[in-house]
Amino acid sequence: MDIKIKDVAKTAGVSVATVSRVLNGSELVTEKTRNKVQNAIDQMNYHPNATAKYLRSKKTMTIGVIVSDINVSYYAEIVKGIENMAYSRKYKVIICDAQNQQDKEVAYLELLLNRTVDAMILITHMVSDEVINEFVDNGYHIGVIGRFIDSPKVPCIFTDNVKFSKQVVEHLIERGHRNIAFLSGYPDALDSSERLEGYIKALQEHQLEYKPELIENGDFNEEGGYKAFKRLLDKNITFSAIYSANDEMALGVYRACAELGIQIPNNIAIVGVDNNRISKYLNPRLSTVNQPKYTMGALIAEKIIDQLNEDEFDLQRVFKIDSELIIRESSDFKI
Amino acid sequence: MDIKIKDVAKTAGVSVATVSRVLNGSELVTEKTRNKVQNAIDQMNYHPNATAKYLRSKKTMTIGVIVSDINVSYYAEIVKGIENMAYSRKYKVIICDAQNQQDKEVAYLELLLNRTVDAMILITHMVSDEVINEFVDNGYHIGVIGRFIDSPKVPCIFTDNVKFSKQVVEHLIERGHRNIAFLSGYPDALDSSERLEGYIKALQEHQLEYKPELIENGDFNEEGGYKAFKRLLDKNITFSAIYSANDEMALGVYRACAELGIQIPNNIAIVGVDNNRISKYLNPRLSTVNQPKYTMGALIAEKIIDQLNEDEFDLQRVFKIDSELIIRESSDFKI
DNA sequence: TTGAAAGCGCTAACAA
DNA sequence: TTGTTAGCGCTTTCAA
Repeated sequence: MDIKIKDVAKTAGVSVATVSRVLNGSELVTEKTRNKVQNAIDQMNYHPNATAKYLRSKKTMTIGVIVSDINVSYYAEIVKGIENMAYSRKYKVIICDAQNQQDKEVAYLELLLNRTVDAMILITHMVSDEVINEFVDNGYHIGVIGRFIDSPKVPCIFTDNVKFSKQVVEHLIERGHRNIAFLSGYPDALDSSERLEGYIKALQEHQLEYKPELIENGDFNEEGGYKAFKRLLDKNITFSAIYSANDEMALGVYRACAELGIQIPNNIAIVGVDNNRISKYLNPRLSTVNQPKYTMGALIAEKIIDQLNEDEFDLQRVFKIDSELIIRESSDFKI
Repeated sequence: MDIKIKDVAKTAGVSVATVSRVLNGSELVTEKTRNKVQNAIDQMNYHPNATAKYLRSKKTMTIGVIVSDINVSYYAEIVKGIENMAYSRKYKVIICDAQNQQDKEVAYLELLLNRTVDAMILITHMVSDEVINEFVDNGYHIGVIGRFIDSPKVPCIFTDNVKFSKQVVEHLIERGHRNIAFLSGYPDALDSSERLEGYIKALQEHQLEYKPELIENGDFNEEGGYKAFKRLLDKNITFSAIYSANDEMALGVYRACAELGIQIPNNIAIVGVDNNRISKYLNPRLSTVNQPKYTMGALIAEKIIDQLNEDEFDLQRVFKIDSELIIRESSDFKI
């Protein structure tokens, strides 16, 4: 296993430069030489040392991805998209699970500075726009999902939260609901504030009063949704529908309803966001908003790899992805 | 950003060796020199090039993890455990999503050969024991989860599938069930065959007939569970309980039952495996077997990192982890 | 078309 | 305690 390019060169009776050319598919090698070299490589079971290659070529063929929690389906699906595109382009993916801790997010950005990765993709919200811009201004490559960065060099992919949130709420209004609660996620996430914005807009356009007491934060997870729903009930206010900012929190509401004997959708309608794999297996099946997570991941990976290779003929860097409201039984009931 | 150790040395008025010593926390540097160097580092905003370090030190501080599908909670949770332990030991994790394709699994093993990773953790079943042994014999570091490799150098972590499967089936027998169906996963996965083995053993010990027609394969996912259950029904055979080899397939059964008006647990009892985050949010809450996935991930990462650093005073390499049957409403009903 | 040789940025053996 | 220097294994000019 300690055989190196020099050994191959010796066995093949050529120079290391020629072996290197064969390894990298250079045109300037005769068929005959190539065969000679290839035979030596095969016979000696030679594997080029990637680290040495990286040092010399100043590329690591590696992309880092910072997520809040890889065990959340939304992130996992995006990572799958990134990983697949990267694989097809010979890139590796380092996964950085920041666990919602800002210091871990910042620490992972260090991988950019010390050249462990060629680029970093952020699907998190803790690192500020300023920090991202500073990195980019210093020549580092960063791509983001779920936010917009006002810099000409940062590929951005995000969905129109306001638009689909309005659709969700309008769908509920159309089904006869007048008091619609909203379960929000991490307070500092753009996804939370924009979804709230869409919710409020829809109410306004339909001359419905916006009642802040109908808003609760559920931290984007099942337990948070469960508790947020209970807090809503404790307030003793009227509401007949819930717009949950993701499917996980909606599942928490399902549980609470099951325990309390509340019927979905007859007693309460509910709509989630993300179209998680499980959403259509719930009973009743959960209405939700489909986000093309895998595609978003693949797209951002493609853009950032293109950028690394300066295939800059394709100038588009900002992608607003359309989401689709999927109406299932959990909200398809006219009151 | 192109500042290197030489530049720092010049600014600090010392040699590169001294800077290197400061960077790596060597003892043999006076307080005064250290400060001088540290000031230069801070002032110049110097970040050591990791690639160069890796080449020279023959370590990449990176571990690869091959999973079947990162969007399956079981794998994601294990990866989280690995990632966290790795992070605390300054290691990075490269994620390899093999998508159940053998060629991709094999391709990822290449990362060991070309020294992109220091070690590889396998949570998949496609790579044969022989291949693993060959790698290990050649000095590469491999750890596995969910299987046992008969080699003194491979850390292995697995649960006692037979034991807990017997417990599951005995629990169902105790609740009065005599005809218990079994939903299996990937046919070539050890988890599938061993869980079947435990199922059969329990039947035998209780003098119940083993009926092969009660076995169906559901590929470890929701859709597979849904279809497998329907195939069981189509056979027009009697059964009052289902042991599903994981929670995802159980969710598929839940769906089918909802559509057909079959009551859980009154008409049919069901037990899953994995204790996925969602299992206790389902209605009824799903009985399942808890596997300490996060801990298993952290443990394998610890063992493999210890091995890389030859802290071989701790010789234990094989860990059979105990699983715990969690009885919830989906099976807690005496017929 | 091929080869010689410089050098990527760092660590560590050895010398002082 | 600090400095000098030889590589780590590869790619890539430049020359032949």
